[in-house]
Amino acid sequence: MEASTPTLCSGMAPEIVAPLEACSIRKTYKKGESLYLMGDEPAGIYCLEKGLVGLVTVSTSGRERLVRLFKAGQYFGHRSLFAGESYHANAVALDPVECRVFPKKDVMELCRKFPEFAVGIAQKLARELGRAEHWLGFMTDRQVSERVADGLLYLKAAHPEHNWTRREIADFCGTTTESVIRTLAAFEAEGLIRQKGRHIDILQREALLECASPQ
Amino acid sequence: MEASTPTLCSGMAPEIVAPLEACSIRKTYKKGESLYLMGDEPAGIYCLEKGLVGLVTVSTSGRERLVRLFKAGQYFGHRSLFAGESYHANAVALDPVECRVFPKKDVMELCRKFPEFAVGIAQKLARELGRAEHWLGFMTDRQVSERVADGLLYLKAAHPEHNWTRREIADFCGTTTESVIRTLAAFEAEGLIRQKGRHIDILQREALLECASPQ
DNA sequence: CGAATACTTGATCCGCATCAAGTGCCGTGG
DNA sequence: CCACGGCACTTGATGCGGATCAAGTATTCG
Repeated sequence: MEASTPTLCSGMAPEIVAPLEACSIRKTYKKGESLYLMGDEPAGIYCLEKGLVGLVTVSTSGRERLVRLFKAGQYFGHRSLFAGESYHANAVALDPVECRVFPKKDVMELCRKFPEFAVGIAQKLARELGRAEHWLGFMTDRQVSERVADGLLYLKAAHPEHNWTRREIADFCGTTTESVIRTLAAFEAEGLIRQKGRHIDILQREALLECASPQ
Repeated sequence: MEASTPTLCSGMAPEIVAPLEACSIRKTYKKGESLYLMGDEPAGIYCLEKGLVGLVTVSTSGRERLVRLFKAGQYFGHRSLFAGESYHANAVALDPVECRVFPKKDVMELCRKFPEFAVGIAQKLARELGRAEHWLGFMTDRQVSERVADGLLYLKAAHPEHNWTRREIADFCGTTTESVIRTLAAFEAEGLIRQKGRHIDILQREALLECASPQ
């Protein structure tokens, strides 16, 4: 369903990539650390080499929402850079992270020289916007159990290597850990999934999809 | 708060704009008509000359959600075009509409020739994504009354010329007409707004903002 | 002017957030 | 190595926000 996500320099000739790579800065973060915080000014584009990063919004009431996810081979921080805005969410390492930061001016230079690069960024933003607006409707239309079914399928499919905590699933689906636990317990009772500790196996994909959007 | 929105060809030299204008197609739509439907293949970019267009998602349960709005001077249809996807929402004329459609191939040609055009599209997508993700958190975190306060302020500020129906406000805020009516009645009782029929006046902007996000 | 649509008010009910009170699990440092 | 603190997980009880249904009035538009 989801198309392959391009890395920052996919499809670029080596003589273009090399100088850009040279001026990038390597960074590592421990699990739980923040790469940047809401309100910070964008420094450049982050290119993930290893680990998992979650974009988290925090409401005034303190509730956290997982709005976007990035894994190795994907880049982020591009939204604020291109919007000309400060970051609208925190970037948090959900697993230990290794990444490169490409400075803003070099990215913009790349755009000027290679229009297809700018078009690539636009494509990524466009797909992310589509997903966000889809969930925007989903959030208020559908029951918690439907959102959890859909969210679980998405999270497991897009990032199977990560052991998703109840808390993360709740933040992603716009609900609470308690509700996720009760919902997962119900799914298990129906034989749709199997959970032992932090490990969740999907046994009946079709049936879960049916839970996500019953007719 | 919202920066000025660029039209399709803002900042472009006349010799560039002229041929593009020439190959665009003028169209008009009556209030309530659809410009395109979810699932349709994108034909090009729509540039609004007059009226108001709403992007509406429809869930399987039949509920409608107003996810984005466009008025004269703004363009739309760019998301699907750049994502390389079919439309993910219906475009509906909320008021009588006059617009031009710029064919896909001409838009893409423009991107190749003028990188700053592609960057402009990326900027618009980036800002729309920011707004969408902000509301994504808002939807499940905040009470209906808070969403209505915030939504009303946004709708009136961004599109003051339009007389917003209770239904449209509900679709925008992710709730029902009944709840909007009750909320607006409460606001009026507190002297925050005045409503006579379809006309709503904001009397105390600051107090309404306070309703939208109490500490 | 008539039909469709928007608006309004009241009654009902239930999904799920919230609070409380635990039990495990894991890593860290004494 | 074990104790301990913190966090993830779990289960139960409670309350209420707001969706839903119903029924009627007011507007708007063709």
